[in-house]
Amino acid sequence: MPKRDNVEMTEAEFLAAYDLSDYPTVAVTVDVVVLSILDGELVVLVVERAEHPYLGRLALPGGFVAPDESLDSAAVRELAEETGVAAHLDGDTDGVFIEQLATFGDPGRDPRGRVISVAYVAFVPVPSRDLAAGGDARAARWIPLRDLDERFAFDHGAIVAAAVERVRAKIEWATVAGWFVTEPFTIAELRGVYETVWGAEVHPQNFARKVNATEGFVVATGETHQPVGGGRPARLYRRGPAQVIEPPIRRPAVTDDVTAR
Amino acid sequence: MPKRDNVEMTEAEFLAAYDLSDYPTVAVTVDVVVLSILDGELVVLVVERAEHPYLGRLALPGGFVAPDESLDSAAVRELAEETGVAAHLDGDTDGVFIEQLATFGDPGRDPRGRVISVAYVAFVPVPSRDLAAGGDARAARWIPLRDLDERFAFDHGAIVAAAVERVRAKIEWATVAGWFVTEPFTIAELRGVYETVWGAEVHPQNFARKVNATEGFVVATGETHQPVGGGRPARLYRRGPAQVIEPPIRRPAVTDDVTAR
DNA sequence: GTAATAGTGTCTGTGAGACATTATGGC
DNA sequence: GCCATAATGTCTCACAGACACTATTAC
Repeated sequence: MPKRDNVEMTEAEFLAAYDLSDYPTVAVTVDVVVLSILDGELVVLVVERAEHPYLGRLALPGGFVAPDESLDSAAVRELAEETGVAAHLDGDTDGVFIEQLATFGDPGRDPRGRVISVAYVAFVPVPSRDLAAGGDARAARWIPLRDLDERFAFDHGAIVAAAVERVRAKIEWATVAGWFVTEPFTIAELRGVYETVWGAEVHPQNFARKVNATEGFVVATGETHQPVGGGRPARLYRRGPAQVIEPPIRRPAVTDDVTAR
Repeated sequence: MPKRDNVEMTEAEFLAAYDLSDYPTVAVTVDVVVLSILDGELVVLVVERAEHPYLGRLALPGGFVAPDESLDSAAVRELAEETGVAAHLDGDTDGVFIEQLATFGDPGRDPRGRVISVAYVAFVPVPSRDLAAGGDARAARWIPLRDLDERFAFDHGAIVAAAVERVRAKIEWATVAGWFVTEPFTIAELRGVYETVWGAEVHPQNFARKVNATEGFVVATGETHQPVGGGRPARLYRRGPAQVIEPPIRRPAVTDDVTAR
């Protein structure tokens, strides 16, 4: 414990004499909710636990924070280990999107003892099925959010629910929906992200007008893409530099459950 | 470390043999950004550090998380110790408002070693000056957000900045502005919260119309309050049950610095 | 009476919802 | 030709911004 008379020392002397391990310490993990869209459904990347506790149950990719790395770095590292995708923080134009979600630390959330989890949420483009193969040895796979049920280990079900609410709210005012699609993309594909995340239909013409009116949301490539089965060619776009949608795209009132399509 | 062959045990056997302390652990603190409004300015509750490190610098009230308490409980406890105010979580009709903000865990943010901080933000009513006297022995006081400068210990300046952005954004779509005023209050007082938090003028008539049109934002008491120096008596209100303002009250575009009035 | 503040009524402009129409391809 | 999809144009309605006007008090 710090001595009561530490005021009489210099700061250097204090630090030399200080032992932080006298304080209660806990294990800290970083868990990442990797969200994507596959076949018109919002999916989350999960691993099947190969060890106790919760052997055989689903869990979020994650792990303990190394002594010398920041929380953000740990999240990026875990994401890379599980998906093989290089991430950059908070809206870099490369890689994928990842940001801190919330911290979960109820005593008893982990039967092994006091472990608090700093949760992150990541948005990655429609996965080619072999994306998970780029990860580590654990069997990572995508599962749809509608059949989560009670199959999660720890409190990971609550963490996923918080991530879903985050993405549903955030695409209203931020341009992050672009991280769910591969470049180049059509306006219809981008609209599909909103429809899947919200579980509601979005008016096609009004959506296109809004996206094009938002400076820097998307940038036209000049190329077009031919819809399968005929139809007028659709213009192709890339993600633009804008971070904020002003005014926002309001989400229609939904009566869905939080895990519904 | 967990044994590689732990699959062969039962879960109970595994847990009995398990020692979490084999994993790297860190110290975890909870720091609370207590915001209020005093004399038309947004103020934050700070304590002056009486110990190394950062002796004499300003810091947020906070402390280590006890082994058996949740993060939320720790934040409520710290708030009560510093302000004497009993808090309830996330929009209870009693006490004050407090919610988790974000977690700060860069290595090197604390010279004593690896310490991560789970930050909370609380909104409390206009403090009577003796509020801090209800706190513990440390000299807690309110300081205006416009002269924060470099006087904060650790990374607490960044934590405060995040809290300010949280409140500026949150009063747009949530009814939390009511937690900054004492009941009963007038619409003009509630409008003053928005003006102070945003650092921008809000149109009085349009604001009153919007608040009254939002079911459950405020509830009229039937009483009135006489403005000093004359004027029509203002109706008095209490906080209503609604949590969300739908559609939101949009914040006017501001060019201010994040710490400006 | 005047000044000050609160509350009511109304016009207007922006922007989203809805839908008709045109454009461009496969078949 | 028909069908499917994308893009364009336009009408309407909700709602916020602005402002005129009325109401109630202190002085």
